[in-house]
Amino acid sequence: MREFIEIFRALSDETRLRIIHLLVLSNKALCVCEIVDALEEPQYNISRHLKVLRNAGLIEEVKDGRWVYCSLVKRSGSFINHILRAISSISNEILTSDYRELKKRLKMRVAGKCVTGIQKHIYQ
Amino acid sequence: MREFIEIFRALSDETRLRIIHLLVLSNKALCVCEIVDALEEPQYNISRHLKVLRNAGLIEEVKDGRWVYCSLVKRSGSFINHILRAISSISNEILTSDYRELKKRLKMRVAGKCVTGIQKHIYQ
DNA sequence: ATAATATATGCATGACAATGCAACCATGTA
DNA sequence: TACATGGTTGCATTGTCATGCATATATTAT
Repeated sequence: MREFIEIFRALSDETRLRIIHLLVLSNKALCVCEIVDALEEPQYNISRHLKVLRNAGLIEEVKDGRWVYCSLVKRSGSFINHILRAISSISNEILTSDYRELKKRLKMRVAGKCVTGIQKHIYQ
Repeated sequence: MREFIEIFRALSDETRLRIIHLLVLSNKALCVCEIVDALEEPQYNISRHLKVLRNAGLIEEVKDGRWVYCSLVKRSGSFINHILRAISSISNEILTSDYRELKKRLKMRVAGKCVTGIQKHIYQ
């Protein structure tokens, strides 16, 4: 049962819910610095929250040079699928704004890849 | 967003997840003492966890004399519905056993109503 | 090799939450 | 009225978690 509790616990935090929501809506792997710029939270904070989400089995990370890309786990069971559907049904101002910021940031990609670090240097 | 976070937080506790699971599977209003007997947890603990679930907007309670019946909220939005579907998809030994105990306990009802308090007096 | 950059982490701190115990409130009954 | 019973709550304790700061690791560029 621990496995399910860990998932609920991971999602019971605003920053982590915002991260997962970005991953659900964008439906692609996101670079850590892109998440930092979208959420405008300190880099070390995002990094730690990503670790919690990974330990809960919600996301997986792939390293590409200096960059780390995060995405929702593939082949998740029906439990996680229902949870993700629940999250995508949320209508909320902050979440909408996050996604808007992300889309701006994604325009900086070159050949589908992130080529720069954090742009909002306050959060570096 | 607080509303959704509160729901995830409420469910990130084993006892509360067990309670909600009982309500989902039994699909009926349960008396506090029936939940205590099914879960074999101290009564004051169940009482407090029910309060958390109520504050999160997951359950509602109806008083009937000395007895208090808890049930899932009616007319919940699509977020909660997805969450409940996720919970009902969980396959777990403890949850299965809880439900088995509950069914035993429900046989003590008279005319569909709980007519006795806690039977497992260790948890009173 | 050295510097720059993307990301991760150790430590200290403050906030909060789960639990046990005891006492309490509320309702029904003798 | 007194008592029994179903349920709630205040208090103290203990543990966990999110955060900030500083620093560390890892990879690329000069």
